[in-house]
Amino acid sequence: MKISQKGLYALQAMMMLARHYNQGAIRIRDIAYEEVLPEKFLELILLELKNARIVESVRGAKGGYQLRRAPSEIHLSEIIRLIDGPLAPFGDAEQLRSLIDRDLEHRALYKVFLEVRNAAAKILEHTTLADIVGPNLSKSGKLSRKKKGEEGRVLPMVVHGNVRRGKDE
Amino acid sequence: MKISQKGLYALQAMMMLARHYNQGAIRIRDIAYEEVLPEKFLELILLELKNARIVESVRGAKGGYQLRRAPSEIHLSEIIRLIDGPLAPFGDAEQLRSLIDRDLEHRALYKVFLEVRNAAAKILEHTTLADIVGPNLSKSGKLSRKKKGEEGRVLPMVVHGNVRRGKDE
DNA sequence: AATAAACCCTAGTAATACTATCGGGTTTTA
DNA sequence: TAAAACCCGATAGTATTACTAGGGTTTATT
Repeated sequence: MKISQKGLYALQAMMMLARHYNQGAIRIRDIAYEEVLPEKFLELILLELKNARIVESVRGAKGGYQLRRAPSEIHLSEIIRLIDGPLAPFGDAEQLRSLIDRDLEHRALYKVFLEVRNAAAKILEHTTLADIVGPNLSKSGKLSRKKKGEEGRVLPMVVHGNVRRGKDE
Repeated sequence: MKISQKGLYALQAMMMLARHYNQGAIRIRDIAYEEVLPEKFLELILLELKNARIVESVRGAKGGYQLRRAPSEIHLSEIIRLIDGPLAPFGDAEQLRSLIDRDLEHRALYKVFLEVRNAAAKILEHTTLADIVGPNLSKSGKLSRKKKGEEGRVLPMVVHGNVRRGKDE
């Protein structure tokens, strides 16, 4: 499995929505600004997450997006599979199992692939949004919508460009 | 990490070379025929493996390719990193560690990515070619080079086409 | 020494995927 | 009814993937 830029954006957006769970809908623009993601691209991603019924939208003025389920009920695997496909390093689990059965010459190789996918699945199917965002600080007053020129942004210099191919893995 | 078709070809070719370890060089054409891989593309791959000093070539008539080390000394991780890059699902280990240090907002997410990469590395760095090919049947007589019209080929109908996006993982 | 078998190596290319952007449409709130 | 927001199809530039072509170099054999 390979997580694309789009996949990372989706996960970041979902983390933000998780942080604001039960605090009403958040506008695409605010998510994009806070998480430093391209707004129109994010729109596309949220639409996809909506069609998958992971988030829901509120239309019209004062609208925005919010999670459909509690953060503890949304696994990272779900988001990644939706955006970037199977967790297996090659094909998908079903295909690998089939190859293990049918391709005698290479079955040991495909078994290794399946092991790798199982290891990834074990982690990603057991980790939820609640596990990776700080405790939801709902209830504590004025935390819902940031004013226009608020502070925020401490470390936006993430990679962003194509940084592929480090020397290590 | 995502294993491309090219990566799979590389692994298949290496498995064949491992099966024939210590039996002299094998021609590109024979590997391509036996493993059912596009010959010219395979040539490119073997060249890359040669430049990485994993295999070596014998030039001229009667030439071919062979492993530079025993199959038990060649880890799958080495081949995969060469052809398809880092094992991490996003970026590489070093980059992830850096992000975990610097991007406070998303560090927990990057930690999960690093966990996934570590799980994959654990498997692929401990599995060698020797582990995935049957015992080398060297010594037993006439096994070196198959004659032109020999049998072979039992189950070549591997996927080959773009089969991306199974419903599972 | 000539010939043919092999590897060596640089390009090029078609198809696809990735990473967005644009622009207008629809729905809802105030 | 006007502005705010999401809805959604189309488009575009770039990168990657998966190959193919073709000539150059080396070596074994005759």
